[in-house]
Amino acid sequence: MPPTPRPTRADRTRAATGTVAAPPSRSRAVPASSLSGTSSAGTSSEGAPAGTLADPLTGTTNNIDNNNNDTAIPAVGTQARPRQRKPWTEIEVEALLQGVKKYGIGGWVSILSDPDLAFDARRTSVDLKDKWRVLTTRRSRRSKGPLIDFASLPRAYKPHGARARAPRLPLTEPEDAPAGTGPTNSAATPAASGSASASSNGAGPAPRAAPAAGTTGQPRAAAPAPAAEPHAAPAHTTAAQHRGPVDPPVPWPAAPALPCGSGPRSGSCSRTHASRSPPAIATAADAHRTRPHLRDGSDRAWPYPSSRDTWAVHPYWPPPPHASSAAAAAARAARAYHYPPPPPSPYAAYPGAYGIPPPTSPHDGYDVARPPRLSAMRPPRRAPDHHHGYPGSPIEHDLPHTPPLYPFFDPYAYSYYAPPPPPHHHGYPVPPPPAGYRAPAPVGVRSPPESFWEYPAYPAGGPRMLASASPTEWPVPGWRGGEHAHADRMSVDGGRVA
DNA sequence: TTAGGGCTATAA
DNA sequence: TTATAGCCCTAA
Repeated sequence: MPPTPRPTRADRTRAATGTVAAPPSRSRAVPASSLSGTSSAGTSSEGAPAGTLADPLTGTTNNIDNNNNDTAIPAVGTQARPRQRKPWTEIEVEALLQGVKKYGIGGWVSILSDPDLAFDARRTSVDLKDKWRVLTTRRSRRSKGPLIDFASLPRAYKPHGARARAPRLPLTEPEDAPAGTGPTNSAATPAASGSASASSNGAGPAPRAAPAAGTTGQPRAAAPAPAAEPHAAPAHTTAAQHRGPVDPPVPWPAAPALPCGSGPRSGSCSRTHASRSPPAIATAADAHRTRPHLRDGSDRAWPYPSSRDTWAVHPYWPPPPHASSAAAAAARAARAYHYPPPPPSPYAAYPGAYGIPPPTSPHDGYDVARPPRLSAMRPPRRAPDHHHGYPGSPIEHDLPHTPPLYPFFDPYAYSYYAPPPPPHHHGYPVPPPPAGYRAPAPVGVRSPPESFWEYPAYPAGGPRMLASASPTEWPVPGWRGGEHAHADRMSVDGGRVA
């Protein structure tokens, strides 16, 4: 005896509605009669005449825009009725991406209520969530779009979220942000909320305004915003609506310590940080420095490189000293203690690895006497990158075009902004004594040196760096390749190594 | 209101 | 036949 089959959804619907069985084919092809103006979103109580269960409907393979194929069927019942499957259009997907950029992951109601974002009238916040899940977690062979880098996008800020299954990252400016900071201020006052009861204008009770006729395939016209007091918060709004846009969005994790391809796990660039609790990133400057990296360099990861990332790939690093201090620097260099050149950092090895010619001189070609201005280091702006109709980096379009103070080469060929270098002198941090050096026995009581200049001198002759030493094995952590990365090796006392 | 598991129509 | 996208359901 075969096991009792699990009741299908059609069975459940049948039991709930008491209607006759739907035809086997397209049994769920029932026009979603909720449309613009019936039930609240997400309740799946879109009523439809009982007789419409057998509505054959069309093929529904038209994924261009089906806004018009569902003629308004009056809702007469309250039976649970499955909606017609409505493929997501690229316009809707892009609107979803823009919404996530604006409100963060999880702000589905806010995204849906944003009049600037075009969604089908039948979309609910759950639909947005589901689609986002598809975009970020499921990879379809048929999918035309890339898999979105989930970790690179911000979380919605919900100070009183009903539930937080995933860690939420407090964004830069919560709901008390000024109204003018967002990309679009109109989002601060959603024209309609997710529930029909909250709709107070006479446009219609639908969560979203119905698409204008004849605009097939085009984003719906923005809902008419109130002319007066565009920034005034509505009297009856939800917390999500008060949330407003977030500017700028802040990525989740900090960049890893080592780039892909280097380190013990060379070759694998596993991204484990996506599952970790994100660090508290609060400022736009941090966003600059915590640019996520591409997973494997393919087109399946987001964000794609944007235009302003390319400015980081410039030959001028570290920043040139002030010309006025050149003389003083020369004087200091004359009496400076010459340390061996710092070992090249993993980052320094990447210019060649990514097809960028490695620097050929210690100064990378920049003229100390005439240092370029920082603005000259930036390449001109260009249009954002697009891929398969999707916008470029979903988080970088709105970032300010202000370069960070310390441009640093990106190990991932895109932007990774290192924090400001530690205090140093002539590019050298205060290093540990070279191997083999034995500090002189303390004489009497002496405080430890507080500055570089107070360190005791090496013995006569000093330890010398072996010419055969591999730079990668020089145990000087934390040194980054800079203008001295390719300098001639110098002994600790300034003499050249034979 | 959201997150996540589950179901199923549908395309490959 | 299989894998996926869209939708449903439910807990929190």
